[in-house]
Amino acid sequence: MDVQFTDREIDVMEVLWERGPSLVAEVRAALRDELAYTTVLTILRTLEGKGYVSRAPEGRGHRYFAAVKQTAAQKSALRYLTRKLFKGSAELLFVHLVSDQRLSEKQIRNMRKLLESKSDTRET
Amino acid sequence: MDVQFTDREIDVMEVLWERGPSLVAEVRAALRDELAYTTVLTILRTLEGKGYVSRAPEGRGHRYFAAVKQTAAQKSALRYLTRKLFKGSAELLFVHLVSDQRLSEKQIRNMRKLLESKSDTRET
DNA sequence: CATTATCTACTATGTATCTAGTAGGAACGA
DNA sequence: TCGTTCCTACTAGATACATAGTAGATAATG
Repeated sequence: MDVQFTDREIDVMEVLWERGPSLVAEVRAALRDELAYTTVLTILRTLEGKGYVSRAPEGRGHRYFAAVKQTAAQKSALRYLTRKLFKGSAELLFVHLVSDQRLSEKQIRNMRKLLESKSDTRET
Repeated sequence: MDVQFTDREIDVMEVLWERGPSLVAEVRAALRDELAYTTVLTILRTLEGKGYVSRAPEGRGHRYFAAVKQTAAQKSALRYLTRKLFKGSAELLFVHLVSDQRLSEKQIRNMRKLLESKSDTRET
C-alpha cells in the first residue's frame, strides 16, 4: 500500500503521530504555523477522505486519529525517493546520506552496528 | 540553495541528466510515458522559469540542458525528507533504509566500507 | 430561555500542476 | 513559390493544494 502526503498533510499527521488522537483545536495548537481552525479541519477531512485519518464522535465534535502508521509513511516516502531520484538504488542514497549530512562519530558507530547485525547471517 | 521538483519535472530532469543537453523531441522520446510534444515543451519552459533548466538556440529550435546538478537535487530531496518525516535524524532514516529495503550482502559490505572510511579519523 | 461559544458542512479563492490544443513563424521539399 | 513540417508562444481546462469564510447546529452559560 502506498502512502503519499502533501506538505501540510505531513504537518498534521505528525501531530497525530506524536500526541495521539486529538481534537481539531489540539491539532491546531500543536502546529508550528498559525492556521485558521477551519483550515485545520479541512486538512483533516481531506486526510480522512484519503483514508489516512479516522475520527470518532466526542462531545460536540470529533477526535481525529492517524489511520496509518508513521513507519508506513516513512517507508513509503523513502521507497519513492529511492525509486524516483536514486534510480532505485538504496546504496546510492546511502552514499549521499553519509557524505552530505554531518554525522557524529557516535551516529556512524551506531550505523555500523546496525549494518553488522543486519549482515550477520553468519560471518567468518 | 534549495531545489524542489514536482513528479513530472523529475522525469524530465532525469532525461537531461542522463542523456545530457537534448531537444524537446529527444526528451519526449526518452520519457517513459507518452506525452504530447507541447506538454514536454511546457514542462521544460516551467523548469526554465524556475531556473532549473537552460536552453540554447539550435537549428529552428533549442537544446535544453539541466542547470542544476543531479547531486544537488538528490541532496536537497534527502535533506527535505530527513527534516520532514524523520525529525531531522539521518540516523533514523538510515535505520529504515536498512530494514525496509532488501539489501544484498555486497551492498551491506559496501556501506560498511563507506562508513569506515568516513569514521577513520584514526581507529584502533 | 436568551446569548455566546464551539463545531461541522459547505463553499470559495488563489495558486500550482498536468496535460494539451491552436496559431503563427521558419525551414524545407517539390 | 506553395504546401508541409517543425517549433515556439500563448492559451486553456481539469485537478489538486492551501487557506479560510459563512451558515447553521448544538452545547454551555447566565
